[in-house]
Amino acid sequence: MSVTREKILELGENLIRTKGYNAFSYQDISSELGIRNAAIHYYFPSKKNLGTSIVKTNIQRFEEMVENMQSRSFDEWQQLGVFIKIYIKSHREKKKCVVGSFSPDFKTLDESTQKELKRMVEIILKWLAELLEKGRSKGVFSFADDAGSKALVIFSSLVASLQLSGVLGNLDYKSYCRSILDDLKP
Amino acid sequence: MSVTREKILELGENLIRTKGYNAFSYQDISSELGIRNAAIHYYFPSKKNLGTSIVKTNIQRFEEMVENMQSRSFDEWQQLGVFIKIYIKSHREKKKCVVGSFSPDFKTLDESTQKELKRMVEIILKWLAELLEKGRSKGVFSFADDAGSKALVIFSSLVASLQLSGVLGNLDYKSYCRSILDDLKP
DNA sequence: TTGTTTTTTTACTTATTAGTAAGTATATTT
DNA sequence: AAATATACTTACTAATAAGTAAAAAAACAA
Repeated sequence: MSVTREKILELGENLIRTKGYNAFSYQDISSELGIRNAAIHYYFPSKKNLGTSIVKTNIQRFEEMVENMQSRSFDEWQQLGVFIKIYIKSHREKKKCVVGSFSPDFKTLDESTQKELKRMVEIILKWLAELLEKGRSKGVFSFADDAGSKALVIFSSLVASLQLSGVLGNLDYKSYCRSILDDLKP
Repeated sequence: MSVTREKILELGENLIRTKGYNAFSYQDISSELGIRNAAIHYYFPSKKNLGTSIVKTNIQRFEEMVENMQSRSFDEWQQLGVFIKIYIKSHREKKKCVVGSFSPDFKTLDESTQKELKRMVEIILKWLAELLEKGRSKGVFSFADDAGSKALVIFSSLVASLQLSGVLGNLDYKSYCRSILDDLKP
């Protein structure tokens, strides 16, 4: 794949995860990459194409991560740890996660981006719920609700905490994540 | 206060809570209210003034709600119930909460709006943490962490769940809230 | 080298945005 | 009734947005 195309995707993702979908423009990308505005339109005819591609890329990235963990037979705590590290990294880099960046603007997204974003959330929640359920049946996790609800609570917490962290400034994010994990200990 | 001014504030808040701060324009308001664009500038010289006013209004609303609950000596479960009803109502109306609408766009907000939004989050978290702590000392709540962390987890969950609900479409929000509350039962 | 495809720029259009200056109508006060 | 403040409208500016068509440049293949 083209290097320029990949740079656009990477920069676009970073812009969305810092400024938000409706606050970034092709100008932001072109000026940073030292190319002309129309060059971006060559790879992504419209902004919605770029948005959809960024979400698709992230779905793929997530699925590869899960595959990798399963092929290396990570246990439940390890898998949850790897997942939470995504958010710790995002926090360190002062970025929101992809879901937390696109979701608030959902109504303003075009149909295909909406569809992919929904798919992404469903894939993550399904994986997390199954992980929690398996962990509970093994006795390594403990929680009261059904796994689906618990997955939603944990995922919501992670998504919004990155947003709130941007507002509050100083937030002990690691201990916040630890408290989410502690809650699952038997 | 002027009726038009109040209508602008109300419509502005609704637009922000559905489309997001960077996706709504003065046009959206003026066309809906049947007035001219410049009339909005008369009350709110710039968009940032409107943004700041909307956050300030909501801080006041929250503080009045807390005062009211305390003067009527609501117990801890009742207070938490009233708070969560705000989110159930938002979900029913297919809106995000004010914090969840402004926070993702934090970096693109002007200084005064940022300041007020930070103040709002701090006020809510302080109130929630104190409520949780008081409830635990009375033995009506039960949780492991310190009250501040627990308040952040609960608040994050509520904020993000409204965003995710917009993405997923069908979400049993009431039972989701119930699972948050159940988690606090001794 | 010539032809062809890929990549990128130039130069533009159209639409929308926030914002302003100056004027007008409607109340309110003196 | 005259003066004045309030609540707007008209008519505009300047900036930025997404997007397009056509030409130029670069890379590649015959």
